[in-house]
Amino acid sequence: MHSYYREHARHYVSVDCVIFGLHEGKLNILLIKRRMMPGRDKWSLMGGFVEQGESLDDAAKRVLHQLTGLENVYMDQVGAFGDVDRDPGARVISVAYCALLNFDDQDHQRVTDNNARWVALDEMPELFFDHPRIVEKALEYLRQQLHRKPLVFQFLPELFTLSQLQGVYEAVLGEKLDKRNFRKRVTELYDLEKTDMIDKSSSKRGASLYKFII
Amino acid sequence: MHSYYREHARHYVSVDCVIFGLHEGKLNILLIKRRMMPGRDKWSLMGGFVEQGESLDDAAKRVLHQLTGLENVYMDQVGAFGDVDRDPGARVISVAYCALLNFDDQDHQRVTDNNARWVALDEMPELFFDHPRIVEKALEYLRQQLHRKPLVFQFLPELFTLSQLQGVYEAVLGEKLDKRNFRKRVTELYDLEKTDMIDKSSSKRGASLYKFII
DNA sequence: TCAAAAGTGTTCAGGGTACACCCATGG
DNA sequence: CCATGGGTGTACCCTGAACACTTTTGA
Repeated sequence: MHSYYREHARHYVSVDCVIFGLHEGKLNILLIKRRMMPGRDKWSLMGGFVEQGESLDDAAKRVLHQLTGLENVYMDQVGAFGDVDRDPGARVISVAYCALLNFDDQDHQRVTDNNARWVALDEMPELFFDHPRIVEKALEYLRQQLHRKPLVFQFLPELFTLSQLQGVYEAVLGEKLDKRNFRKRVTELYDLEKTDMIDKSSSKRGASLYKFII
Repeated sequence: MHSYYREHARHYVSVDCVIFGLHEGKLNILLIKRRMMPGRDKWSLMGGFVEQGESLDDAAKRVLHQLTGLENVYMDQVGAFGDVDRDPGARVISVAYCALLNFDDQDHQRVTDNNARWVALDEMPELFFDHPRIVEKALEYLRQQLHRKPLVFQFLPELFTLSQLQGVYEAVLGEKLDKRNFRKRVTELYDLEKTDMIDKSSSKRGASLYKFII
C-alpha cells in the first residue's frame, strides 16, 4: 500500500438496516432491543460492522440475513451518516439501508432470538443514536421510490388480491386511496396477471388473486 | 472504548465531490488530473480522506474549499460506494457528494494549482476508480432534485435573466424547453423579483434581471 | 435594415380526482 | 337475510404541451 494512504485516519464503518414490513395493515419496522453497550436495553435499528473484504451491500445483506434468515430481499441504500458524535461509544460512520420484505417470510425464531420486535410506524419507541433521523430518511426514500419502481410487491406474497395491494400503498403513503381510481391506475401501470384462484381469507365473497409480471 | 468495537475492522473513508457548474451553456464537472498513485495522470473526481473528528459533510466542504476556494456552496450527499476493490491502492469506502456552484465564483488560480479542469458532460475523459458510476448517480440525483428544490439558482449569480435560468434547466436536463411554457411555469413556481436592471451582455435589446426570493 | 434575442396567450389533450351502486357469500 | 368486502364506469378539472408573432436595438 502506498504511504499516501497510511497517513490518514481509519474508521469503524457500520451498516444499519431499516427493515420494512406490512403487518395488520400497517407499515412496521423491525427494531432490536440492544443487549450491549452503548445503549443497552434501548431500541435501535439492526446494524453491524463492515468487515475486511466485505462490501457495503454485502454487509447489509449479512445483517438482514442474521436477523430474519432471509436472502434475496430487496434492499436499497438510503445514505451515509457520519457525524462525529453520532455513536457515543466510538467514532462510527454508518451507511443506512432499507429492506422491504413480506412479513410472513421471515424466520420468527431468529427474530425472537435477536431480541427484535416489529413495531408500527406510529408506535415507535424512542430510538438510540441518530436512528430516528435514519428512519425518517428511509421512509422519505421509500415513499419517493414507490412512484418510480414496483416496490410494493416486495411486501406481498407472489399471489395477492388487489385489496391487499391497495393496503400496501395506503400503509406506506399513510393515506386512504379511492378503490376505483387505484385499480384503474395500477392495472394500466403494471402487468398484473389475474389468476383463476380466489382468496377467501378476508371476505365472504372472495377476491381474485393476482400475480405481478416483471 | 468498549471492547465491542475493537474486534472490528477499520477502514479508510473518503469523500468524492461531483462539482457541477454551468459553462458556455453546458453542464460541466470539475475534474482533476491525479498527481499521485494510484492512477497518476488519470482523470478523477476531487476527493479527500475523512479525518478524525471530521464529519462526512465537513470533509466534503473542506475538499470543495481546497479546490475552489469557495464556502457556503450547496452540497448534497449522493451515496456511499463501498465495493471492496473500488480503489486499487487500498480498501477505501467513499461517500459521494455533489456540489452546485456558479462558475464565475470559483478561485481560478486554486483550480489551476490543483491540476483541475472543467469538462463538459459530453466531453468527459475516462475516469479512474468507480468514478464514472459516481458521476452517473450524481447526475441522476441532480435531475431528480431539480423538480423538488430550487437548485437551479445555485448555478447563477444573484441577478440573472430568464433566458439564463432557462439555459440552466436545459443544460441540466439535456433538452430544449419551450420559452413560453418555461416562463409561465417558473414564474408561478418560484418567487422571482423583477428588478429594473437590464442585462445587455447577451442581446441587443437587453433582458430584465431577476432575483430569486427564498 | 436586418439579425438576434426578449417578451407575450391561447388551445388542446391526457391524467388525476371525485363519486355510487350492485355482487357474491358465509354466518 | 344481512353484513362484509369485491368489483365496476363516467364526468369534470387542471396541469402540461404545442404553437407564432411583435419588440428592441446594435452593428
